[in-house]
Amino acid sequence: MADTTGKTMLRLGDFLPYRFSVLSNTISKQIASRYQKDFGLTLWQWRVMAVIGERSGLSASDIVSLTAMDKVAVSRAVTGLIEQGRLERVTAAADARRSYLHLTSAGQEIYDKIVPLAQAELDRIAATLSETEFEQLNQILTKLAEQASPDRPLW
Amino acid sequence: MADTTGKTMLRLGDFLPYRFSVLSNTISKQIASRYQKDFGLTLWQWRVMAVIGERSGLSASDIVSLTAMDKVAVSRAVTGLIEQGRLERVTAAADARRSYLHLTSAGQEIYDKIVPLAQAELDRIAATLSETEFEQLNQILTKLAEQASPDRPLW
DNA sequence: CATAAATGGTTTCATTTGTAACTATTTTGC
DNA sequence: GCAAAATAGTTACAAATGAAACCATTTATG
Repeated sequence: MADTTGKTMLRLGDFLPYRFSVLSNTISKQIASRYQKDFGLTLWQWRVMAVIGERSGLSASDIVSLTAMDKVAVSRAVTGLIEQGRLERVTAAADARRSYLHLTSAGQEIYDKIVPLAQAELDRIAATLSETEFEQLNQILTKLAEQASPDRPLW
Repeated sequence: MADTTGKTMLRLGDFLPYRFSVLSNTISKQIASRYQKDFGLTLWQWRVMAVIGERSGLSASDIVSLTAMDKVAVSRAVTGLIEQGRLERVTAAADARRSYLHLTSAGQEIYDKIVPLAQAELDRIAATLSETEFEQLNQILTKLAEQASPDRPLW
């Protein structure tokens, strides 16, 4: 408590939410520009692919509830991926509103290329930190995410 | 190492950069919507105010080099703040391109209101974590920010 | 000291994003 | 079994953002 003046003061550069945001955006932009450059994918398209690659046959609204994307973003990403021939859509027999999404073989190929890259990103982060720091970070993110979820409007 | 199949796989929901990004955006949006609602400020406008409130008389390009904002964002934020009567601009005597920015008294008033709010946000985050976790998080962010800076294109 | 390069900042335009309204279909409640 | 509400997903439009071009002024160079 160095401030004995009582003057209202704030060092933006030391302010955790600010630093958090800057760092996160820096990382996201770097990842995004790589996926764009190497595969012609936006970050949202990649996230959709990542979800479907992990579990084929989910619907767009499943993706919405599984990720932090909103339905418009998912819809647009899906449309783009289908145009690119990386995703296909099968209308559900039981419910004509819904459709099941699958990677095409072209999509699967790209997915198989990106997963190791993503893993390498993670390794690079892990390499910057000690092993315990890496674990701590994961734990801390979990704790914070519980508090900050958009459901709980208080924050 | 549970995956003995060798199959390429990735759990997006466990993937640290993804979690990081989601959390950061959640927090930023909540803060931004509050500043918008209570003060009519965008997040960038607030950041400009925060910098000038901390050190009056800096120029727009000083802000650019001090923060992660680009010059267009700063220019727009400054314009908005001046329109709102919260910031004033004094052309530098020595260099007509440059101008020095100061909070008006209206601006100072708002600044004095927001600083405690920002402090309270920080406290809420701190309260979610143990004291050591909070310190760990700050340390980890520092380490990561060194690696991830936009200058170092590798990441 | 005249011209080229650099700097501070703004404007323009294309792209992205968010919100709300909308269509189509299915489910619910009576 | 039918109207009202809910759900899946898309479309339309406004606002935010980013990149590049652009002024104005100052600094560097020959």
